[in-house]
Amino acid sequence: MTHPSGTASQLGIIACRGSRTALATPRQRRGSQRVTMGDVARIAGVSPSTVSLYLRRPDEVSEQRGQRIQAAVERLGYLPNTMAGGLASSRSRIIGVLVPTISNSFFAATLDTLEKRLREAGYQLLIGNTEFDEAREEELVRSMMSWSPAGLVMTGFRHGRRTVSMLLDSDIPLVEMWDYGQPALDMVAGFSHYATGQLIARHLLERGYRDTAFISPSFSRDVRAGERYRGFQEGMEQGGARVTMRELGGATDTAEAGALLSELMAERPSISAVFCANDMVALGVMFECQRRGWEIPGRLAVAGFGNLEFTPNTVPPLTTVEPPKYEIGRQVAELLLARLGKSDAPGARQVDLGVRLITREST
Amino acid sequence: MTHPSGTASQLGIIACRGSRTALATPRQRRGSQRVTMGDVARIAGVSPSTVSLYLRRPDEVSEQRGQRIQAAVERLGYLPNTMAGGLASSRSRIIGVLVPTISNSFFAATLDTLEKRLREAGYQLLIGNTEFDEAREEELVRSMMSWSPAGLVMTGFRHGRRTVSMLLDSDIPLVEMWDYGQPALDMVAGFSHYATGQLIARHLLERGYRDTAFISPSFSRDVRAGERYRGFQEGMEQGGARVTMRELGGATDTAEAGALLSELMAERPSISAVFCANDMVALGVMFECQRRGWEIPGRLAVAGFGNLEFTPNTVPPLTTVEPPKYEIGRQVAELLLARLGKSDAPGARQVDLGVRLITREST
DNA sequence: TTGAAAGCGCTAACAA
DNA sequence: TTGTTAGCGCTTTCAA
Repeated sequence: MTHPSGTASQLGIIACRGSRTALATPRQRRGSQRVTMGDVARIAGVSPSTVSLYLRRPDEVSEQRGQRIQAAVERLGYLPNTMAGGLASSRSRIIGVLVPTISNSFFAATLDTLEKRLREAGYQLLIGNTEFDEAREEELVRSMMSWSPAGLVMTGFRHGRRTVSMLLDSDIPLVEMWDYGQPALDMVAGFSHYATGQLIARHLLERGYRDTAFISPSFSRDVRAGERYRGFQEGMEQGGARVTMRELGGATDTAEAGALLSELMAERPSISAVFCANDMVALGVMFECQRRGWEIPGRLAVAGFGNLEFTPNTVPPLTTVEPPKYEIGRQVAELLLARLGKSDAPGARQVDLGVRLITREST
Repeated sequence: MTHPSGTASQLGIIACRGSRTALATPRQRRGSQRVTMGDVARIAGVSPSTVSLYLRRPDEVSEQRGQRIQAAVERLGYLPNTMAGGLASSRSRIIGVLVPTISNSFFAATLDTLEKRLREAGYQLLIGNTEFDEAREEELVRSMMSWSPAGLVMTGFRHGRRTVSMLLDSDIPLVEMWDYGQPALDMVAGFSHYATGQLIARHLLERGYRDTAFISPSFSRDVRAGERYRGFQEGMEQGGARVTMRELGGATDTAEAGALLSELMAERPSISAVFCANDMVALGVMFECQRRGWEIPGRLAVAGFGNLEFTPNTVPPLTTVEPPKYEIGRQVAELLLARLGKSDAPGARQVDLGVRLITREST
């Protein structure tokens, strides 16, 4: 579980309220039978199929009847039954989206713009957490497919064998996001984490750092951090430099990063730069430096990944890589809508959104 | 738009990749007609309704036929059509959830546990961003209701008039979350932001601070921050102390907070403590103090709200209030499931989850 | 442009 | 325990 309360090294805790009350229900059930299209038709004096047509393509219905239908809809507060419509037409306006965890700020940002763009186009998001678990992913794909979704969005390229075959068997448009450069099932919107690692390597080499470290959450939880490491490590090695790697154990990146840094520097004091797998880890490293009075970048240079909200304001401002977290959402929506709009759309489109290196004073 | 690129005061930017390739589609459409329950029945040599029964209540079907059905399901890769099922039974296993923005880390955390608990119980989440906009909220409620959801979850108590009447007209179980203490439509799981403000007021008064400030994102975007301010303000006033309030303009809390603090302290140097509407603002304030060489809490005490991942590790560790962000998700799920499970469940339940004051060295 | 009729794939009485 | 029979509320031919 990700609940942080256990980790807080609080000096004092005061509980405030915490009551449970069962009140009389303030909601009065204004008993309501569901209003159907037939009811609207009766009130408007037309046939149900005319109502259906009006609702879907208003301009194919005469203006006079259209107005009568509109009035009836409003008077009755008619809400179409989407499931009936979906069943009859055998398609739905649902897009299923799978992320490892919604609460990861990167994915949350992507979901934000994705939801926005797709809602504007009349689609709705069915969201599931895979929790980095292939079995859960398979189960989720299965239950999303049972909705006959208009499209599916998944994170990364790693899926179970059975999941892949379900995906291939259907012809539901699929976008794999947040990664790029490996064999994909259909469409892709993301960027190369390997190239990101290389980008930072090049930067640190240019600035003359030769003895470096990489601190990261566990690769088993964050596959993409592992890819960044690969890129970084190979890049540094090619430049004749050295990388010491350390994985964090727990869930809270910032807290543990400080401790790990101390350990690492005690073992190998010659390290002069650290690339952190994300900005939260970098923040923990910077706090540790502050506590020890180590100058950044004088004693130790620090670089991160994410360009989180606070990174331009750390002391000193943090060098980092900005991933296209919002653009990914937009691009996924674009790909999906293009495919859904016209069947003559080009086949699988794979979009590399790239990243930006933001050089600040910490390196 | 929330895209941060404009704000980054980067010294240098290097774009890395950014290509668009239209590859030949690697997915081969293994043309697939949808397998129906009738197909399964035929293969298993039973009637469709027996298959239906088996899928819903396996123990009411004889073991022999059960196995034949199971085998047929697996052989055909049968996936039930949820829309047909939902239409026939006139209920769905969908829960609609409305949050202001998914990318807010508090709501994202809640969504995380909410999704987890509800998925375990066989429900799926349809998620929508209201973007603090009543019209959008109404539109979303409308489209969620058209799915005949099993339940609805909304953030806070503020809804448009028409939204409220739609909600009251339906008898869909509803939970309003992340707030407590105001008139609710049905069930509630949250905590009092007013009480939270008072809690911090009491704490600062105890420590002897009398001239204080409150720095916050705009109340129009964050209604609940406004409630915390009310509680804080009234609490301090009753203790004979003073509060100067400042609202931030932009979207990035950390960045602007530093500038605002400088301004504020220039105007009124006697201020000795700041309560920040959230930990991100507090972080910005702490960075500013670090830059100016102001000691915390000697020159200025700082308190936050959120107990975000990094707050135990700031220098010095930050006093803050921990909201039950994960518990809210769990509790919302509990309320919904209790109501959905048995119709004899008690009426509207309103649960105050409370908060914890975590006293650290910054005050 | 409008309406009648036939399903979409399942669930839920009910009868066997 | 199993099968038969009607729908659920829409969309979609097809004819008028």
